[in-house]
Amino acid sequence: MPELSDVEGFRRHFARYAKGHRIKGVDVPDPTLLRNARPRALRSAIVGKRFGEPDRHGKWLIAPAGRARVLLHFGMTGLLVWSGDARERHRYDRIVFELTGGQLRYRNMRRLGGVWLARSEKECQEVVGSLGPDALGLDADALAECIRGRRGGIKSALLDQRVIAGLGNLLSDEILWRARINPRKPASRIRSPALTRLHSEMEAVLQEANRHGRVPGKPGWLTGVRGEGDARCPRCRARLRRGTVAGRTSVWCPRCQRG
DNA sequence: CGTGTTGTTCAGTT
DNA sequence: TAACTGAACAACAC
Repeated sequence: MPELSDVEGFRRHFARYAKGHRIKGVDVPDPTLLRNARPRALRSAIVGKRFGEPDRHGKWLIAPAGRARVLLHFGMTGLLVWSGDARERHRYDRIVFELTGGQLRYRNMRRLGGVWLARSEKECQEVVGSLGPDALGLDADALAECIRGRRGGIKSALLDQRVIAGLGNLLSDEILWRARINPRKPASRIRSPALTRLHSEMEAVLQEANRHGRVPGKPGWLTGVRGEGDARCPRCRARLRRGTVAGRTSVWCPRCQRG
């Protein structure tokens, strides 16, 4: 599930429920998901501190606690759940932050992703420093700069977190479909008119998805039909195509996305 | 019992 | 070197 808009939803959830609360303890039912520290080290770094205003970069959620930061990545199946009381733990609750007023639970079925501890800005950069600029708010010139000199297709550039941070498989397909750009089109051959469309549709898709706090599957969107067997283009009704692009299952319209 | 899956990383290749 | 591809990771649903 988690792409930029999903993580933005988690960020708002965090800001609403966990921010400002004191950390009383951390329960770590699955220590392997705590990727760069032992539970004891995490506790000694953050217990007694209050969570501050959370930040997001790409698909990473960054939660300050005192001078340390907790970095969360959600893989394919992660999510953040607030529980006002200490009710029974869910099977996939991997790391549970016990706060004044409730529990914040990092839940993740497939155990891709995880939680990292950064005790300083430097340690934070060691984890998220290789990311490109966040896709949200990227201006047209910056986008052009990001994809300049790429040798492969545009979709592979959009998915590469070192190029642009935050877009996943669904958002990338959605943006390319709306901009009428074929996912296999070489990134280096995208110029003025298509580049302008790419930028404005990226902005529009991200704004709308962020309002929902997730990637919406709604009418008029590719996401609304991409799960169907013989889906048709919501715009022109042509039969959608499905294939592997940049190593991922991609859906596009052979009529709308010729160029 | 295969196949597919919203993400990242690593080894190997171009 | 830069950047691409495919396998691996993991745990399910269908």
